[in-house]
Amino acid sequence: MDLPYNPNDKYSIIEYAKKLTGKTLREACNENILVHNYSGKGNFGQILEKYYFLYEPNSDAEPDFAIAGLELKSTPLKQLQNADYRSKERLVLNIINYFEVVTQDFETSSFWKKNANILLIFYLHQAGYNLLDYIIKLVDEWNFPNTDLEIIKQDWELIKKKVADGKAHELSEGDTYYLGACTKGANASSVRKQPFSNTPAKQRAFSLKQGYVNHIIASIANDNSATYGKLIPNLDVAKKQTIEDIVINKFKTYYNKSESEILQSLGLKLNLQAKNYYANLTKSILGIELNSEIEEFKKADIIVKTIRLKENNLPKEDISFPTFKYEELVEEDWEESAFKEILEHKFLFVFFQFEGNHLILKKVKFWNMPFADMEKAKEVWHRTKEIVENGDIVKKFKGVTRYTNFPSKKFSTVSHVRPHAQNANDTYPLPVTDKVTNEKAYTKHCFWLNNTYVRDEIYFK
DNA sequence: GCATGATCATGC
DNA sequence: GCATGATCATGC
Repeated sequence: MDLPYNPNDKYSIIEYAKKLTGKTLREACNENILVHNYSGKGNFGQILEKYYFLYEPNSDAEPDFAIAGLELKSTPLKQLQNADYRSKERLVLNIINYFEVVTQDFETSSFWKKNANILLIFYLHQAGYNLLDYIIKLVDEWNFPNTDLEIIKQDWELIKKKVADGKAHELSEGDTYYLGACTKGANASSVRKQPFSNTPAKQRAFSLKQGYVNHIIASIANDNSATYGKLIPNLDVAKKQTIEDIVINKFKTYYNKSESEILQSLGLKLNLQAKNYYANLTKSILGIELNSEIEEFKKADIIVKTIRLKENNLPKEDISFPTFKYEELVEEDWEESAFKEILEHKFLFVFFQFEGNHLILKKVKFWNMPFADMEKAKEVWHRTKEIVENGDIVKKFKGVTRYTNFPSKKFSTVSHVRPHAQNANDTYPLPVTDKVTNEKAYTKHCFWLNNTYVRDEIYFK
C-alpha cells in the first residue's frame, strides 16, 4: 500500500506528523474514521495510527516505526487559566515485563529499544468534546538529554532492583525521579506474576513523570517564560552524584545552624512574612536564584515540605493536603484517587527544630510513602468515602453535634481527616444529605498526615 | 500537652 | 475568590 510518507525515514515521518499541528483527527483523517470502533482510554492513539499513519495498532516490542527507530506517542494537554499548556498526566510508555527486566541491562533493555526516540503528538483535552475534535497543538520528536538520561537510567535500575528483590508488588511512582513505574490496567485487579516472589504484582508501565512531560512541552514549544536553575550541571556530575546526594550535601553545611545564621552565611535578606520564605531559603541553600525554579525538582514532581519540630521532636502541626470535594470523592476508586496521587510523589522534608524562639536546621530527607503505610492511608480514604456515601458525617455526642465520624488520629497512625476551610460556612456540597443535620453541604475537609507519623516514620528513620 | 475543630494570611 | 500553608482555640 502506498503511504503518504516513508515509514523507513525518520524525517519523512516527522514531516508528515507535523502536518497534524492545528488540526483535529476528524479534519486530518479520511472519512473512514467515522466508523472507528475504538473505545476507552488510549483510543486517540489507536485512531491516529490506523487512520492517519495508516498502519494497524499493535503491541510489538519494537518501536512503532521500527526501521526509523521512532516510537509514536500521543498524549493530552490541559490549558491553565493563563492559557499556558501543561501535561494532563504522566506519559505512559511500555509495560514492565517483570521476568524480562531483571535479565536486562539498560542500554539493551526493551525500555530503551522502544523509547530512545519518541515522536510526540500533544492534543488539547477538552471536557465534553468528542476525541475526534481535540485539537493537536504540538508535534515533535524527543531525545533525552544525556544528564536526564543518566537519572532515567538510575530510575530504571532501581525499578529493576525492586523486582529482583521480589518486591514488584511494592513498586511506587514515588520510588524514582523522572522515570516512574505507574499502574496500568483497567483496575487494581490487573495483576501479574513476578519472578522472585509469589505475591502477584499490579501491572505497571514505565512512564515519564508529569513534571518531566511539562519540561518536554516547554522545550518543544520553545517556551522560555520560566527560568530554571540546575542542581546537576553536566553529565560528569550526574554520573558521580544523585539528586539526593547533591541536595543533602548542600544542606549538610548548615545542619545545626539557626535560620538567622544560615541567612547570614548566605548573605541573604529574606522577608520572613513572605509565603515563599521557606521555598526561597531552600533555593538559596541549593544555590538556585530566587526567581528561578529548581529544574530537577520540577521534572521529578518533588513536593517540598518544611517541618518545624517542637523541642520534644513532635512536629508543631500535622501536614495538610488540598481539600477534597465530597461529590468527587465518592466517585473515585482508591487507585485513581487524588489522595493516592499525592502520596505517590517523591517528597523532600526539611526539618527545623525550635530551641527557644530559634529554629535550628536539623536535617533534610527525601522520602516516599512505603507500601505498608500506603495500605494504611487507603483504609483512611475508604472509611472517609464510606462516611460521605452514607450521609454519616456528623456525630451526635452528649446531644451536641460538634463531632464528625471522619477518621481521627486514633483511627490510623498515618493519616486523619480534619477541616481545612475559611470557616465553618466554607463548604462543599454533599452527594448524600447528612442524616443528623439534614444539610446538603459540609465544611471543607482534607486528609492530613499525622505529626506523630512524620516524627516516627520520616524524621527518625 | 495533645486531639480536634476552626480559622487566618498570602498570593495567584 | 480560592488554594495553600500556617496557625489558633478549646476541652479533655
